Amino acid sequence: MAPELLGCVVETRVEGVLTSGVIVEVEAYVGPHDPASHAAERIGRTRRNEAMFGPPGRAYVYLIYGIHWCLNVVTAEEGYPAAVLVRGLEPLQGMEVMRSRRGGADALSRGPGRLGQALGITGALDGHDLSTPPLRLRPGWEVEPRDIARSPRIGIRRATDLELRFFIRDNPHVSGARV
DNA sequence: ACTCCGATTGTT
DNA sequence: ACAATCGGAGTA
Repeated sequence: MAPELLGCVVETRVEGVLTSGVIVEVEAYVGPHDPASHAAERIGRTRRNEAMFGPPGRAYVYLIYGIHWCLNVVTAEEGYPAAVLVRGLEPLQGMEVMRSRRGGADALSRGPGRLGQALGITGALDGHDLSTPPLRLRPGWEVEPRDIARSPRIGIRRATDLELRFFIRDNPHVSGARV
């Protein structure tokens, strides 16, 4: 479910401005038995992780460290909490706006916090149906399986052994270590 | 009410 | 190495 999102396009239209990018890095958070998930068994169903329990094809957007909005795609059937965190995008459209939103920084959409900022994503989009504006997910590149690399997830403290991070080899918009 | 802490990023 | 910054979750 996670690697299939590589190559898909995320598109936003915020305040009338269109931005989009191709997904090049993701992480899966799967089910109540995934201790690193926001919907882990010990936490249960709460207001924050509600979208993770909803139908697939919606957004789960959360605020981390009081600063960064991060985008997930809900992937499992209703009632079973699973989502894929989008960690890296190759910019496609609206790069001027993205740069401006990023304060002129070089890295427009490498890393979950940066791409959230570049695309103007906020908590207002939590639970949003990804087949409709202003936040959409649509097909993009065909990605060959041999171009996909796998590694442990980044920045978590639990279940650090599970290899649930997937990314496109040699793509410069992948965050962290490119194994 | 009060504590601890995080699926991050930018600066020192 | 550390600060920024705030809401979620646990405890009471």
